[in-house]
Amino acid sequence: MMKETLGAASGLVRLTFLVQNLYSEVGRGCDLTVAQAQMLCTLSDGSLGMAELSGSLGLERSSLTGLVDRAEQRGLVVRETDPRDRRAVNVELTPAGTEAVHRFHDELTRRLDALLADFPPTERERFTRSLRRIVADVPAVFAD
Amino acid sequence: MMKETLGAASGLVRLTFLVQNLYSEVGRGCDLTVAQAQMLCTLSDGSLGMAELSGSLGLERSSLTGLVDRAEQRGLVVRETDPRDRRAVNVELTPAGTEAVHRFHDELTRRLDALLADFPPTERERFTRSLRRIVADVPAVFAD
DNA sequence: ACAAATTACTTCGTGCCACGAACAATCACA
DNA sequence: TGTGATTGTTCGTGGCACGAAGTAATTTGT
Repeated sequence: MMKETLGAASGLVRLTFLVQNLYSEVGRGCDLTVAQAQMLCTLSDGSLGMAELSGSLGLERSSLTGLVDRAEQRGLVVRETDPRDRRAVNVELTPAGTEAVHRFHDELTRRLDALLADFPPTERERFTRSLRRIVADVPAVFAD
Repeated sequence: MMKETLGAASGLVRLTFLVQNLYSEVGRGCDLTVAQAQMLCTLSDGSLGMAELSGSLGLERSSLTGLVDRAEQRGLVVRETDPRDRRAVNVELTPAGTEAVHRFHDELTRRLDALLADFPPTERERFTRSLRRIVADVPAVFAD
């Protein structure tokens, strides 16, 4: 009896597993956890308040507090209070954080592109276009 | 100035983010954590020893112990000692575990297939084929 | 046959991550 | 000037993952 062909759903799950592993492996190389890397990527477009940031990352605010605490202790980000609204806090990359996120981004991009390296240009282009279509309305967690 | 087109790497990251969220959302609906769901899916092909299981999931053995402990306490799996090798432990789904993983699998498949629902058949087929090609040598974490 | 190496799994300590409930400070506005 | 919403934090709980060290059973080498 022939082996069943892998369906779309299974393929998506395996791809996710694969990318997730890459993500955490590259993160480890930059001394970043997955959550930290995601946060830094989100911040690389510019500083954000805690509420915006938790929205982008899909986390509760209470979860974010500790994440920012640890990143701040490692010197990757700083909190700055907004003079306009003294409740609000802006989280911003430090130079070290910027450097880390660049290293992370470059290496990850390299490794991800390598996944498609064997594709003929037409197939790669088509695949990328389909990807874009699927994720059209997913918020950016990754600097583009 | 025109907005840059999303590259393949960014698309992969966003897709992963999206699928990961679906995964944990569906898991929550079945009262399963992501790690638990992954373990149960891996076991749905048949019982495995701790070593095999930690290999499939990409976890250290010491991490797996607790994962199995918690799943066992929830009645999802059982440990059975192998009479041939009294060091070895086989982890096996209980009926409740089997039921949970089926519900999870069905719902997740439904939600993932929905991502491609708008694709014309040709594009969907091509996309799936490309997926298969990328993940060809990734171990199954998901029953097929 | 028996000591040494190996294998299978667990325990322990550490740290990170995420949630929800409860709270303090500030702002908006009526 | 209050009242209600918003911003962010604290606290308690639980889960996840790692590595080092430990226990028990099997295998290997002589």
